[in-house]
Amino acid sequence: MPQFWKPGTAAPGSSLDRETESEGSIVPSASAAISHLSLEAQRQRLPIYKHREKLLWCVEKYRTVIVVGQTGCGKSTQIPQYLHEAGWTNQNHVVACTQPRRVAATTVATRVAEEVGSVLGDEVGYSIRFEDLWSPERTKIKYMTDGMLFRETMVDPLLSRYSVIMIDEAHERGAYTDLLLGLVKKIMRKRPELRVIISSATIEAEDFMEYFNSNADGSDRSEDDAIIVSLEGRMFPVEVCYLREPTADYVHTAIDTIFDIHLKEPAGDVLVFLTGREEIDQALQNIADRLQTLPKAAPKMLALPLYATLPVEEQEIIFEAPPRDTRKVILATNIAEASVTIDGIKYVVDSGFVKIKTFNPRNSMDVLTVTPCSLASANQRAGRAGRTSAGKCFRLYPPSMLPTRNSGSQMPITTPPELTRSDISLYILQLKALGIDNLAKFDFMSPPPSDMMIRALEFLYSLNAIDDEGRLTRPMGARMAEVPVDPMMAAILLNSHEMKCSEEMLTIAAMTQVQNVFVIPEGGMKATMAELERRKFTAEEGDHLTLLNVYNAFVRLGMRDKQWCGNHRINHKALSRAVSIRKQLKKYLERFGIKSSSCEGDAKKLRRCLVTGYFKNAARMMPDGTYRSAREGATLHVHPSSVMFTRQPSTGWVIFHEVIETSKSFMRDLTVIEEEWLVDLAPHYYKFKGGGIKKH
DNA sequence: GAGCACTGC
Repeated sequence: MPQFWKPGTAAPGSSLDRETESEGSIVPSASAAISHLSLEAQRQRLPIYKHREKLLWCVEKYRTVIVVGQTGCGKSTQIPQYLHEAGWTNQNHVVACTQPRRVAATTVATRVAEEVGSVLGDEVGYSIRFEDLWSPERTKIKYMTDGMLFRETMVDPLLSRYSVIMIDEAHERGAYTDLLLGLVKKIMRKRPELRVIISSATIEAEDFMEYFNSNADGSDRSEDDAIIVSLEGRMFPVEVCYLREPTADYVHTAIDTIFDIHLKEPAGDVLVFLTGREEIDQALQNIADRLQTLPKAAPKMLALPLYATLPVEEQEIIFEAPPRDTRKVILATNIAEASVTIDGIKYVVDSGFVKIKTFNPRNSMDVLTVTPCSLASANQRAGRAGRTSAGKCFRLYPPSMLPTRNSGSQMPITTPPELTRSDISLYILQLKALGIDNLAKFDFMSPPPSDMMIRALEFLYSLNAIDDEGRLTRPMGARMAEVPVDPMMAAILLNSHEMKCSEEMLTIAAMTQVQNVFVIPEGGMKATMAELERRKFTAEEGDHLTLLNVYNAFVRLGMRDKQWCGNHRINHKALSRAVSIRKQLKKYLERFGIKSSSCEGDAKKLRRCLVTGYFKNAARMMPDGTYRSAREGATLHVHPSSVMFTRQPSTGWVIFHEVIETSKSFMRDLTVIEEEWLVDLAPHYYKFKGGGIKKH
């Protein structure tokens, strides 16, 4: 059985790890006990209420207020209301509050509308992609995804409608959060009256403080612009234990720990953080085997998986109460760290690892690797044990793994921001559309590495989105920045008019934006059946045309018939989303004055049109069945989810949407093309040389 | 021959 270090008996390590124990003082959970009170009384009972005056004073005096407080302390719901009550919404001004996720924006808005006593969409509204529920005349508090507010700057560069902008969950450092931070800081120079509130977790607060108190060139601002306000947490204490010795197999140790908790600790549900679906399924299997060996009288356990690709119905099972006298054990990916909150968790088992995607600009490949999670993550995970009562967190590593300020450790203090580890071409294009041509001067909180910047610019140039001086081309580049899809697909859509296939391409573009078109169950007979269903839609030409077939069949037969979707293993939710996306994209094309056209079943037009955007992603099949990229000569493999996994391209050549490197480099979403098309449609990128094509 | 962490416009 794993040996854990009991903290408090001896100092386990650096001063940093003390933060893990200061999750908050003992303040009873607000929601459970006081639901019989009026909404107003409930608001005044919230721990944050006693900070109301202080908060308002700070917003009055400082231009940036960094608010630190536990998730659930009422920051997101209360602060915009305080500002509204204090008059920040006078003179037609609006208080904006951004969220990194759609569900958060809508649920918080719904709650606040209720507290304000307004119909949702009236005084309190929200704006997320495909859903606008607010009134230009009456809405005073507007919740929105950070991506939506970023987009708004394309129409209103100074965001002049807003008196206060609150950026919630800023510590997560999503791409659009970072872009907004940079823009908002820029806007503040032109609008001294604008107030910005950043909501952050403890560890990251200083970084925001530093950022807002300095100029882009590194010099300090003349006055103190930013202040940190700490709100009292209402979390219960979480006791953190560490492994005495590192483990070579954290899945195995996690299972040992689960059984230790199950047999020795008082009642309470367990949340286990692992890194992926495969690991979770394997662990579930092992747990089931081990439960068989327990004596009949042993307490009962119900182990459940939780990851994003799990069908929604199966995800919802975790919220149900388990049978009597049964301990619920949830094995989750990082989805349970911020996106999904489960109440009643008393024990957290933290593997200390996370699967993270990073972009390699040298070969344009995304790499998905298991790495140690950050201390910030570890703290967030531990906090999940203290939401409804005091809890315990078992970290499957020794305290010596924790980072210290001076020594380099495997574990970073914070997770690298998304902008520093992604393909940034889309974001660069959008910044250019905002008139930010000199990206070196843009005040990124964490500037993307220069090789990523260079690659993105080269790529945008090859798509004819920017000219050789780095300026946005018109109308092409400007339109590409506006369409809400990645630059390659944007180029394809805009070229589809000329290639006479815009109707079909709208569908293909929409379908490539949704994940999990097919519901493929885990292994065995069911998976084989699902595979057979998918073959009914398979197009010889590859995945893009297969997606087109699926969409057309769905619109004809499945849209109002969930049974049909079930029978064909098609994800109804995903397809419905594709219908929305297609509608939205069509509106853009109409606005650009692009007339609709159809290729009338001529698949060659479609495949050629795809080459106009995907030309960079071309590969040739080798005799051994693997592929070589035209660009770098890298060895690539067909992802098993592709229809090309079981067939060979008649021409020997394919283009693909993306490569992701896991155990191998896998191409996803493939279409068979002719080699000549590359030179024909992307002459600036390829030319004939000797027997075959070469990249310029 | 065999597989994707999580968001967002």
